[in-house]
Parts: sequence; structure tokens; C-alpha cells
Amino acid sequence: MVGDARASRPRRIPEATIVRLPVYQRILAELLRSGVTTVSSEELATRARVNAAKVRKDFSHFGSFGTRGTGYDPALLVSQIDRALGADREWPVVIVGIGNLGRALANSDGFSSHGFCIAGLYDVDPAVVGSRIGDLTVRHLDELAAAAGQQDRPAIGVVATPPSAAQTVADVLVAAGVSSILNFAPRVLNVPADVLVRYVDLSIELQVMSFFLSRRDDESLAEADGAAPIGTGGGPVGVSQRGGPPDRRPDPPPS
Amino acid sequence: MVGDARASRPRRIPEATIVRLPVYQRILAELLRSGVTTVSSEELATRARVNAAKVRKDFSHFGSFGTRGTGYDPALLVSQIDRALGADREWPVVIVGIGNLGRALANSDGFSSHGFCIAGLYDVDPAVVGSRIGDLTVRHLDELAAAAGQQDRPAIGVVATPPSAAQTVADVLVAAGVSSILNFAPRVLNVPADVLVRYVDLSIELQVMSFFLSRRDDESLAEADGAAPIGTGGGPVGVSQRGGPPDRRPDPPPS
DNA sequence: GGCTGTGAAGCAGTTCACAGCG
DNA sequence: CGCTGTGAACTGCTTCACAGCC
Repeated sequence: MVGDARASRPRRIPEATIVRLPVYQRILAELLRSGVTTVSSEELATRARVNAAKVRKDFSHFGSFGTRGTGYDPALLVSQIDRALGADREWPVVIVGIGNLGRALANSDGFSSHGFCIAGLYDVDPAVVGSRIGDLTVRHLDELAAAAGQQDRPAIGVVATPPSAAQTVADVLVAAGVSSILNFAPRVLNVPADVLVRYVDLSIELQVMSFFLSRRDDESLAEADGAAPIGTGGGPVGVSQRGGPPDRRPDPPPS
Repeated sequence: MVGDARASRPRRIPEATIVRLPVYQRILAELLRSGVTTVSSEELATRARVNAAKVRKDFSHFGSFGTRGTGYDPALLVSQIDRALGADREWPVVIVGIGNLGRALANSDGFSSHGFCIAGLYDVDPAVVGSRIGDLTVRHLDELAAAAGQQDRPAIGVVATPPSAAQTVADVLVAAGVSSILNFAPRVLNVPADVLVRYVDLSIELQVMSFFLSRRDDESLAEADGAAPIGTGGGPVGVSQRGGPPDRRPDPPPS
């Protein structure tokens, strides 16, 4: 809102905001479906379980779409968020590792919605290669390597293999020209500096929960101290949060 | 390190640190297996793709386990991290929603390792209820509700249902006495303030990647500006990071 | 000399609180 | 008067830089 008034150029949106946009979007889409034509930051904040000021600041990073005294138009917001997220293009995704998880992902509709299409399924197990999932045939990983400098090369690679194969697969993906990798294997990946890796890691999530669970136990045992429990403000379990937003959760690094 | 010298009481470990501990632990376990008896913060940092100072500060939050001039003893670190994470206890986990994802989770060894045990699998689909996975039989969700005030009640609940069922399932989990929920459904959950929810959301991850992908495209188009690309320091793609740590990734809130 | 442990500086993200517009 | 948009304060995390111990 200072220099550049051009609404087109996003100019530095914080990553923390980016991660919340899809959540708002989901909520807005639902409101739209139920015929709502205006929504306040307060209303959205409640549904998203965040602070209303955060909602307003998040939106302010890419424009002023609200009407003072009234609120926001869900339809407008949805389209602006789509644009900010780059959902106007379709990114081809390949999934490597067609076990239970890979299959779950392939069937998930997290892809079909919102500008992604599955461009290929890969594995190395002869028992799996050649089988069909939806209208796609699982191919051998070697064929992915061959897809290298092709015009049809994938933009995003999903690693759903056992950890022991993850680094090798990542190498193949990078060689095939992928520039973002979503890694479900519990392993830090080594990739070139210009490739983005994000991690989804069940066992980290569980261990974080374990931490808060035992923390809580410790606290109930130690019901003696001063006034506040230990946490930041009045939070119940140390850092952790009122039914949701311990907001934030890093992703592991590569090996 | 100020007042209480008692090594037992963790005294406020930042959540950001907690999330990295499992990563270090994994790396340390591997080093141990290969017979390494000492490791520097630098070495660990490289493998974890983080800054060495961060590694040292992370450990410093729960004690001084290193030897100056030498490094850390992996075995000692592993045991200390385990303790900090509360891995000395076994937390019973229930999984609700036995589709592809639920099955993948049930078969995953993210549970068996590190102090978790699957205490129950639940679904509502008659085609699934009664089937066996490993040595567990899938039960009807109603039986979970019945498990309420029991001594054997689960500590952690995993929601692996379609989004439309997620809130209902969360309610049942809370009623059954669960105090942490790991939600794989793309939906913000409403739970009481003392229940911790963490979110794992494929479509958010993809959309974040989409953002960075289009961001990058925009940048290559606009190869004109000043010296630095746009990002914080010298990072290649705005915020995003050298092959890994855009460190951080919030979780959506509940509806 | 090497590497840990840690104050202090720096930075990112959140929250407050209010000015400004409808 | 209500609700957005935003400077400014604040909180938490990261990084630097170095003192201290081996």
C-alpha cells in the first residue's frame, strides 16, 4: 500500500500468510455455496480459528478488497486468493511410490480441485508397475528419468516411498526437471538450492503431540507453582493452543 | 539455565525446537547405527539442513550435553531427546476412517517406533467394519463413543475421514477422552480449548507450492529490477529456501 | 585450536489499537 | 456507528559472534 498501487504484483507476501490462504478459501467457498454475500473479518476469523486482525492483515498483503462498515464479498475474495496463490494455472504433479499412501494421494481430490493434475504415477515394484489407478497406468521410475528435458515435464513431485528410497527418488525428480517436491518420507532430502522441498511427516506430528501430552501430565503433577501454568499467556498446555492453532509447524530438512 | 538447575524439568522449550527434535533424533540414530561416537553441531546441522547455531541452541534448551572442543555423543543425545519428547511413555492412538489413507497410516511404522501403539481402528462403513488390518479388527465408530470414561482410553486420535465427517468424528474423539487430534481432513476442527489439534493437509501443501512456482515464473519474466531478487537475503525464490527449510508451516484452524 | 553454550542483535509474524471510510 | 486497513508495539525465533572449556 505504499509505492506500487498495481494490484497485479503481489510484492512479498509472508509465507505464514500463504499457508492460511487456502484455509480462508475453503471457508469462503462454503459460505458462497450457502448463499452468503458478505462476511466480516470477525466471522471469518472465528471459522478459521484465528485472530480477526490476522485475517485483515493477511488480505491487506495483496490488496484492499473489503468495504468498510460492511465486510468482504466472498466471491471477490475467492478469486483474489486464487490469483495470489497462482491457481490460475494447472501444475502437473507426479507421484512416486504407489503403496497405500501413494494410492490414497492419487485418489484424493486435493489434486483435482485447485489447479493440479496428476501427470504420472511411478513405482519400481513389478507387482505395481502396469496396474491402473483411475485412468492412469503406473509406470516404472526409469521412465520418469527419461521424461527429463521434455516439454511436458512435471512441476511438482510427490515422494511417497519408504525412507530408504526417498533420496534416490528425489534425485530422479530433480533430473526430470521438477522444481518443487512434497516429501512424505521421514527423511531430509538433499536437493539443489532452487528446488523447494516441503515435508509432511506423520511421526514428527505424533512426537510433537507426545511432547505436549507429557508436558501436560507433568503440569498436573506439579500443581503447586505460582499463578500461571507455564505457557505464554493463559494457554492451557504450555505453547500449545486452544483447540487448534499452535500455528506453525516447520518442515524437516534434507540429509 | 538461570534458576532451576534440575535437569529433569524442561522449562519452556520453544515449539519450533520441538518440531526439529525428531529430525535430529532420526539422524543421530542413523549415525549410531554406523558406529559414529561423536558428532559436531556443524555435522548435524548439515545433515538436518539447518544452521549450526540453531542445533546448539535447540539442545541448550534442555541441557548441556556436548563436550567443548569435541562435539556430542549421539547415544546421549538420543536418550535426552527421547526424554524431552516424552517418548518414555507409550501413547495409545486410535485411527478413525479406514480408507486408503487410514490403511496407510495403520500400516506405517511411524507408530510402532517411538512410543505409540495403535489402540483401535474405527469406521462407519459396513463394508470395512469387521475387516482386519495387521492384528486389529476395524470397529464401528459407535464403539469408540462407548469407550468414553474407560481406563484404557486413547490419548491421541487421528482423523482420516472425508472432510464432511471430520467434525463429527472430532466430537466423538473428544467425548472418548482424547486430548490430541491429528487431522488429515481438509477442515478446521472445533474442539474444547484443552484439546490440541494439529493439521496435515495435502491441498494446503500443494497450494503453497503453486504459489512459489508462479512466483518464480513472475520473477523470471521480470528480470529487470535491482540487484536482489526479492527474497529476504539471497534466497532464490522469495521466502522459499535452498532445497528445504522454508522452515515453518502452520496448521489450519477448526470450523 | 576446536567446538560448545549463550548473550545480544536482528528479523518475522502476531496482536493491538485506532484512524479513516462507507 | 461499524468494520476495514494499518502503523506501532510486542512476542518468539533465528543468527551472529564470542567467551569459556576441553
